[in-house]
Amino acid sequence: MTSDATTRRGRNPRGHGGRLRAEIVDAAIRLLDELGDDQALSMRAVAREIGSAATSVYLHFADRDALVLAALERYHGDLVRAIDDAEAAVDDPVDRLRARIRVLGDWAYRHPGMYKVLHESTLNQRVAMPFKRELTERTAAAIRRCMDADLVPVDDPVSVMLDLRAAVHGAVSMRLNEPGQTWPPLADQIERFLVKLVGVPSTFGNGPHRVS
Amino acid sequence: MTSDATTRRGRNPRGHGGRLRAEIVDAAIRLLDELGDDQALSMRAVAREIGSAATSVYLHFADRDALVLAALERYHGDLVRAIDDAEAAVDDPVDRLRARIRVLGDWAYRHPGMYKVLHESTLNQRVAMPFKRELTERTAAAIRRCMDADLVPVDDPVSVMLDLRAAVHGAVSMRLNEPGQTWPPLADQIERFLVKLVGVPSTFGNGPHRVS
DNA sequence: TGTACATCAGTGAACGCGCGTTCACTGATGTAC
DNA sequence: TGTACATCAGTGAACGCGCGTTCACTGATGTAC
Repeated sequence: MTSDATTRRGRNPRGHGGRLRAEIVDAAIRLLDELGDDQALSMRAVAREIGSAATSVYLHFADRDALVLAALERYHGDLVRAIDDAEAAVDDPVDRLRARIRVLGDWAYRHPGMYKVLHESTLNQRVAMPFKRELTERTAAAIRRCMDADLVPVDDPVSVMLDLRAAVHGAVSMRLNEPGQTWPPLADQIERFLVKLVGVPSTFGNGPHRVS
Repeated sequence: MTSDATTRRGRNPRGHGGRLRAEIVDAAIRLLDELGDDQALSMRAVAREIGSAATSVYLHFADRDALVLAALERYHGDLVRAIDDAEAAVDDPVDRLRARIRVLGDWAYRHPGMYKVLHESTLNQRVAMPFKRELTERTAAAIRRCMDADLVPVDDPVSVMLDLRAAVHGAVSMRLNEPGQTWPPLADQIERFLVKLVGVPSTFGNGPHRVS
């Protein structure tokens, strides 16, 4: 449905069985992104998507949860890399923090289903996803650098990160879950959060407080 | 499993067929609260829960979506009433706003599955839930009253409401979805949001800005 | 007062479906001797 | 160089299950005459 499942697959050469694994994960990500719900993904649908036998999926993943987890881990890794790249493209610590948050919002909009599965699926309650911490830790570090450079009021970076993360996640989540509503631009809302929750200097010139 | 489904149900007296309907909605709410996912609810499980034939559910609801929608509407109505009651118990406009937000957080914690279904289920993308607006409108009104009383900087109440709602929803959503993580107290986070996003005077005496 | 009929509240059996998962298998390619 | 065997990559049929939904039905109670 989503891809060219018509092409018959040949067997991969010896020593390259992993290629099928990568294809399975790709297909799972595509399907999950459409479904927005890990429970709605079926092993058979994944196999259909890549034109293989359903049993082949079990060559690489013990069960459905294992497949979904692998898909989430890859998606998260890609996201972290995209955010790091965006951050690396600018110099000022505040700009770097802003770039991080913006790319996070952009990605969520581009992959709404995967964002939902990553953060809102009931799989979160069944299995731990330690890889997720990478993102929050780096965001806390970005906030800390702003504080170290006296560009932002000094506070506990983790606490500020949690507030910012909650606000941004909420703004994104509401938009993804109720796309029928009319929402103000996400970028503006993010900017307000940066100003009000982190204390970033307002670009509109009326920031609530400036560092001592 | 959750309730006394052992008791055999007799037929309701003539003119009271609606009693079964209410029981069905109750059961759906209980199950949805455990599942946290509308797609995981089955008509047969609901019937089992109340000890009736699966077909009886169709006497009152055309299909599963209709049942879930009815459950959400009742849950939302109860929530709105609880919030309004809490608000009515205090006088100061800021206290009233704070009471609203706190009760919202408490409810979400007490009914995590239903909160998730209401705000994060893919049903949101299939059908509109106009009843949801009641809550946001009343919160915007509560914010407006704070502004009118000069207790909070004057701004667009709807915009401030959307920021506050996003932040609080995000804080709640993260906690519900990753209950394994350790989170700082929600009440503290809500208080920070009220101070920083709405401009409520800080109870810790270092609010970022006071009204002119 | 009796009785035929309508209505209400609900049931049981059955339909066809897609699913997760297991099992025994195929057939190409490499390796030991 | 030939050949028996191991390994790798993958398949097809089948299992049993729970599901949404439909259908024809039951049996108590009210109502028209």
